[in-house]
Amino acid sequence: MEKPLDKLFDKFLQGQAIFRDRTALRPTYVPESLPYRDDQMNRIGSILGPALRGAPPSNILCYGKTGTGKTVVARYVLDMLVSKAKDSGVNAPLTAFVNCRIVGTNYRVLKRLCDQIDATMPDGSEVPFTGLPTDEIREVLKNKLDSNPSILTVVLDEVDSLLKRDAGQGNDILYGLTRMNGELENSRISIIGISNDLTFKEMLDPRVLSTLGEEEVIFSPYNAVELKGILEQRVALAFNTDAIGDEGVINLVGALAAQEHGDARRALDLLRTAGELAERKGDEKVTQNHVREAQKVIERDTITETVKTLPMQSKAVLFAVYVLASKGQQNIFTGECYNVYSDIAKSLSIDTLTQRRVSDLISELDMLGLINTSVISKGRYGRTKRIKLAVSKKQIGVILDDDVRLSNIARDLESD
DNA sequence: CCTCCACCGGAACGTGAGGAGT
DNA sequence: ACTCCTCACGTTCCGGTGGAGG
Repeated sequence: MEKPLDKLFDKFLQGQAIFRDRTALRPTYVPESLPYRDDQMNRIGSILGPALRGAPPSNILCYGKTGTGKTVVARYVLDMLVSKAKDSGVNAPLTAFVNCRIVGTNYRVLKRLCDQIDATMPDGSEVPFTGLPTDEIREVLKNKLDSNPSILTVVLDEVDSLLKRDAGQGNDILYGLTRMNGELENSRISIIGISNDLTFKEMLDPRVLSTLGEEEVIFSPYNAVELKGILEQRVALAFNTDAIGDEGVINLVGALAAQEHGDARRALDLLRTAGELAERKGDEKVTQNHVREAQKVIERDTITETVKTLPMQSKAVLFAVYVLASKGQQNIFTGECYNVYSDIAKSLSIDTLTQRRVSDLISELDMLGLINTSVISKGRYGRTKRIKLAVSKKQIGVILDDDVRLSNIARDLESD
């Protein structure tokens, strides 16, 4: 008699595994070569080149949508720069890499920089998370840099998110960093700013722009052919021979990602998920069906994830929109939404926020892509936001139902 | 053409958590 | 124990506004 998992495990034993090395599909993976990005690499390389001779390179701004290879190119070039310096016995430039979307604030950006170049407090301890005046950290960083003549190249990934937070705050950080050069005796800082917002420049303080935007490098989206090329390169690394059903699989992944503005990260993610689906099902090859299914899985997962991690107040607001939408309302306006929200907040016994705040929460939900809003005028009847659910009612319902408190309210509302 | 609604969205400020130094 | 930081999250106040209806 056959035991349940026999077949599945047999496949692993027989070496029919689908993946050879799935890390090659991860977004942080830096491959040996970066196809279709020669121009950008050469540009950045020639700008940073002087660092090898101890001369400060110009600052660079890189633009391009998500998944166009900005980050990986920056990493690649810096890696090459450092290893070249080591090979030729030159004083290697310092490098630091900060993702501004995750790090976020002036203080924390400085802390990250300090950590990455081993700058420490005067007593030798690590710079603390918080608590110190920001100026003090600047000093720590400056002292470290000045203690040893060096060139620090800082990559600020997703710089635009700094500016979107608090007006002024982000500019302060960038201004502070660019200005630091004037205060340093022996060392220089050069900045590579990476932005996926093309309008980023407009938000930038002119003083910052003039120094930060000395050089600009544009990353255009990959087209379907280029995506295919990239996928083929990675497939060879990540999958076992013959694990991919037919050429149609790669073409499909390329085509789907090309629709998503040529996002290579998304393409790789899709491919990896498709592979995992095939693996889990015990199939020998990845087929186009796996790819299509993977697309759905990814979409569902990201929505589920964002909704689940929402703060309670935002959930309540989203829930209010969901309730109104379930009643068959096509157009939901801020006022009604706020009324429903107030009831929900009361039932949940959480604080009822002001309409001003709720209005902001609605905008946040919009940015997360869970709802669509547009400001419209109803003439005599005022100006307001028109709100629509951007995802299916069913899906939101299922996820919100997971929250016991909300599902109880849903039942109450139904019995009305 | 003008009015005036119902909100938008900027600005300034308050609170309290989390942490450091003294 | 007390002062001094940053920062997330809210509140209060208020000037601004597109367009239906008079």
